[in-house]
Amino acid sequence: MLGRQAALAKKIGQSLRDGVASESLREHLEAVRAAQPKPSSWAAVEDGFLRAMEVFDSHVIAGEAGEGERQNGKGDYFNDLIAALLEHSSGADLTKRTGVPGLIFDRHSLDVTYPPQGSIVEVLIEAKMLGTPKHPGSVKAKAFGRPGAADLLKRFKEAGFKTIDLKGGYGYKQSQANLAVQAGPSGDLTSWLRQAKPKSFILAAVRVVSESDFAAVVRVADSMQQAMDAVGLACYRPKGFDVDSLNPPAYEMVRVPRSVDINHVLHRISQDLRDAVRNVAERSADEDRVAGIETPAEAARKLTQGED
DNA sequence: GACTGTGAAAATCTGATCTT
DNA sequence: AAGATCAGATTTTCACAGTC
Repeated sequence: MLGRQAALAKKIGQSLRDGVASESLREHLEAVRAAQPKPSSWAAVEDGFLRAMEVFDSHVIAGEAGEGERQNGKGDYFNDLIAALLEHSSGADLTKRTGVPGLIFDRHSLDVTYPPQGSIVEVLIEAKMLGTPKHPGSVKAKAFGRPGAADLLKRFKEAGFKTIDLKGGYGYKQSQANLAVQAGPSGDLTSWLRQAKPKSFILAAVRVVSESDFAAVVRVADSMQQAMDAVGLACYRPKGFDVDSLNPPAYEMVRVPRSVDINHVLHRISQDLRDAVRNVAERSADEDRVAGIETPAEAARKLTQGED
């Protein structure tokens, strides 16, 4: 139902909704949604983000944030924050989608996507948060906590494979429907990726703990650009990488190269979203032709289900 | 049709083990 | 000794199927 879909988009995760430590994150989200004029750039919410994370992390350090809040609440918050900014700047209605078929795997779950329904996913955004201060539950962690770079590569690789599989899956459907071919990659993977739908982006907010940690984060993000349409970073750190800024946490942003700057990338995404809104309005013929076609992964799944 | 149990998947974090 | 890599833990959410 339509009402259900709309509710899905606005639904708030349990940890973020109820968690005691997540109160500052909730409040910031509400402020961003209520503000006039509507904030649509990272710069407009950057300070609120840093202050909210300081309060959240102070609860984490005090041992007052449960596993659920650390692992789900924080991620949901960043996800919702990004979605709010992009909805404000593009007017597109962004939702979560599940069961979207790729070429190899038959169902992917997509965080922030447009449009909410139909066979053609135009734009896909993966939002990730990384880095945690040391807290009572992590005895072995160093004083600065876990470096942001520690988990970046693994998670970017997962996101990268997902986008390639989705682009491959849509390319398959297009060629089967005899539409303008966006065939498989031949020769230059990056060139193919850039012209294949869905437009795919990674946005990550990373708590960095040292110059080398920061350098590693930028390097991985820069490499990842070859597999995505763009990668955006919001890096923040304890002020000056100073131990005195660890507890209570005092954070500041760290400037990243322009090519991976979240401000820059958000602007690009909102342009793509506006294009996509027009595409969806004008190209319903493509939608109809592709709608009945299954990728090999989808077909295989139906086959095995039937035999069960 | 609405409710409920179940299993898969995703989000992030943690600790151990290799490398340099 | 520090950094990089690998494997796994914990919690939450959602689709799906079965039941009233």
